[in-house]
Amino acid sequence: MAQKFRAARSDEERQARLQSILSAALDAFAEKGLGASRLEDIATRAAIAKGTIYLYFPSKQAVFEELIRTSIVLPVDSLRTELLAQDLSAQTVFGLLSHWVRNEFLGTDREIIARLILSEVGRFPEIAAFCHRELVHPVMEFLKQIAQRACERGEFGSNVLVRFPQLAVASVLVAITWNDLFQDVEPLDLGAMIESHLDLLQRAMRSDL
Amino acid sequence: MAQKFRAARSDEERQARLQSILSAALDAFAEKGLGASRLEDIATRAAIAKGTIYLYFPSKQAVFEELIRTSIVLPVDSLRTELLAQDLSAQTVFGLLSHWVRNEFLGTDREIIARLILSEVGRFPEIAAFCHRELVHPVMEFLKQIAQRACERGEFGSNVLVRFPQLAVASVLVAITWNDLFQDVEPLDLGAMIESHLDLLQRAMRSDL
Amino acid sequence: MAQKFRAARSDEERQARLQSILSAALDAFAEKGLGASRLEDIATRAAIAKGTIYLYFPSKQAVFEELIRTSIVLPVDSLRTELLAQDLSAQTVFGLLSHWVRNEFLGTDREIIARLILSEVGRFPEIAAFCHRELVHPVMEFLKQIAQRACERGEFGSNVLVRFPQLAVASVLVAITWNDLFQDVEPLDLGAMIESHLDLLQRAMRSDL
Amino acid sequence: MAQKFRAARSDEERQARLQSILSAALDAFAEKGLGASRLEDIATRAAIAKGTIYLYFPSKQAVFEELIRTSIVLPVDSLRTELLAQDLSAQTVFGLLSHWVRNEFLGTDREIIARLILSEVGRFPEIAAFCHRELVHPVMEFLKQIAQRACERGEFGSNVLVRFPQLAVASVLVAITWNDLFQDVEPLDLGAMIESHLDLLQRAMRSDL
DNA sequence: GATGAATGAGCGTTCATTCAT
DNA sequence: TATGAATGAACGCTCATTCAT
Repeated sequence: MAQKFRAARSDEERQARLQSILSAALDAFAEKGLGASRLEDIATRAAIAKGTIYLYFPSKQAVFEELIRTSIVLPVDSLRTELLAQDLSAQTVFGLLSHWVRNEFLGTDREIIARLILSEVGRFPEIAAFCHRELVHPVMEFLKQIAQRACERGEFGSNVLVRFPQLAVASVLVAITWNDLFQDVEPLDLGAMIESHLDLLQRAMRSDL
Repeated sequence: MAQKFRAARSDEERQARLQSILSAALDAFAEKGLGASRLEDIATRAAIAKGTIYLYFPSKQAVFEELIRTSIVLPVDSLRTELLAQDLSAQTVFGLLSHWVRNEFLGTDREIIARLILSEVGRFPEIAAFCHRELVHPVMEFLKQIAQRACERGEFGSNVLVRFPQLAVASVLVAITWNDLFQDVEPLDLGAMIESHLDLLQRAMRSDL
Repeated sequence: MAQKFRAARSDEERQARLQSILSAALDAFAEKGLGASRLEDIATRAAIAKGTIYLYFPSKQAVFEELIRTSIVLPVDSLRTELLAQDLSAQTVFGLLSHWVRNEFLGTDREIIARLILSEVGRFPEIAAFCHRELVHPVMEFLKQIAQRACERGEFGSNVLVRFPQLAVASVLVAITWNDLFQDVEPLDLGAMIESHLDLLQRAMRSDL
Repeated sequence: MAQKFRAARSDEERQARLQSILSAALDAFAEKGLGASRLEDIATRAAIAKGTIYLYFPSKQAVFEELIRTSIVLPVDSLRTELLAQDLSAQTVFGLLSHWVRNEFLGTDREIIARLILSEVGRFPEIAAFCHRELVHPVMEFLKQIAQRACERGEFGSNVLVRFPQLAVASVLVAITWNDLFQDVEPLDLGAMIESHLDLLQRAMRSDL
């Protein structure tokens, strides 16, 4: 009985603690970047001991990986599934994407994580592979499908976005990078920039009709 | 005469060694990044002693800055000046830019350095400021001018690129990042992607006419 | 109980290790001086790792400061407080001081630390300020009081020692310095020298009566 | 001929250059201490190249040693010889010494060198031996002779200063040290202190008569 | 499971000294 | 003789990871 109860409590607690570590890590990474964040910072923010982190994650890197999964992969999966299910026009999808990026991405933890991926993952090929498999590839496939459908329906007059769905999110990359490097010295309305880019792309796709 | 000769050779040698340090540093940075490259790596690659680097550069950061200057800022300045002088159509300019990026940037040291700027400069605010002042701002101003002229001539029907010249190079950012993170697992024809993007942008600009 | 016991042992151990670091540092400083002692020397002598020192002290300088505090400031404070409380004659106080210097100072760790203060503190202004505030100024004020009382009682016929209490310890400085620089080549009975000096001063003070 | 002329010029020049190195070294040491002065500073101040110093001195330490010789040993020798030759009373000698210390020592390069001896020589036993042999021992012998003569003449009633001539200069040590460590935080009239100390000593010596 | 004390490899920079010219 | 470029050992401090309790 005692055992059982303990196990039960343990399980709940384990999840709670895992979340608190991830949340603390996000705070720390957001403030200082991956390399400059000390495990002790994370532990302190999570109100646990440094060694305890190693009971939940095998390394600092693994914490980052899990953060990517919970903060980006899962929500993006949800959004993608939701949008796919509805058979919407490319225009509508782009509008919803633009809205999501501006409201649920820019200025949130997700943007921070995305920035960390862009800047730190180059030296961790396994994490790069993970991001590709779980995030980038699915998103690109999704965008391809949207573009493909739009071509078939006559909504798009070009298949460029089928070949290079990356272009649909190019301005998001620019926004993330600008925010990190130059926002202080030359602030830009990044939301407007992204929206303008998506408009341009759509106008170009229609101009071939 | 002896003096003169000595001075001359000294100067040549100094330049040669300076170049060999820059080249060694580029190799090291390309392999491990800016933060993770040890001065000793650079020295070893250049076949000199660690302290010798400090006869040529005041700090590791300064080495990187010089690398940026000689590999990117100067050539980009040249290109920009050359293009500005000729009063070309936006279409021609974009074509030349696309050509330059595909032939003089992708796959060269310049791409590596650009990648380093994108990924590591976030933690070195002075270098970020330097890049903005010497590289990004001038390039954006140049692109604005090109777009502005095109608007005035009736070549462009929208001033979006005047407001957000960043969009003109968004696909280059995508290419740099893709090359670093995902080219191994999913190779893309990045040159074609960039060219397609510039085509799309121009088609969109003309569609407003 | 277990908690309590653990805490108690932990505390003991912490104190023991702290002492062993201080002791190792004293050995190292005595042998090579403050600036020339490497943290690694101290760690090796204390049979711990270099990083461990930083669990007990924030810097090498802080180790030295703590050495000064525990070895000199505290015992000198005690002596001073004790002597002040008893309203003794200047003659008695000088006798007790002379005794303390010869038995509790010369030839002990305290002398070594005093020598370090004299020779190395010039390049560490914060430590100099600390020594003045915690050690030198209080001692000078104490000596002033003793001399002042002696004047008021008619024991001293001059107030020179009220103006320059430093003179009362001048011979101790000489002793410390001689011990460090010349004791090998020309040994002196430094205790006798100090005692003689104090006798001379007292005789001079009385000669004005 | 050319050889001879060169040799002649060389000799003069050699002396001049040697002096300019010593002078530059003094400036540097005065400003930063022995350890913190870079050979390059000294070379720059002397308007020569770093390596040239090694044509005149085998090491930085040797420069310091020579500085001691020319700045302190020689002038002190002169003073000593001069005073000895005149068969003066102890009172007169002490008066002249006090005058010399206050006017030719405190606040001059000599004080700086003396401070360097006190603080840095502890770790250079050969320099310590040199200082003892060439400076301290002769001065102590001189003071002994003065005190001995005074005893024999009935000027002094005690032979303490014969046994411990060091006491005669104890206040100078105090002054040098105070100047270096505490003059900023608690300025003292060090000249007056030294004069007071010599007065006290003489009064004490006479009180035994 | 949780702790946190201990570890020790890692690194940018300085500078006395050497030596080829 | 004079130069000054080159050397390379030296050092305080950090922090991811381990492990005894």
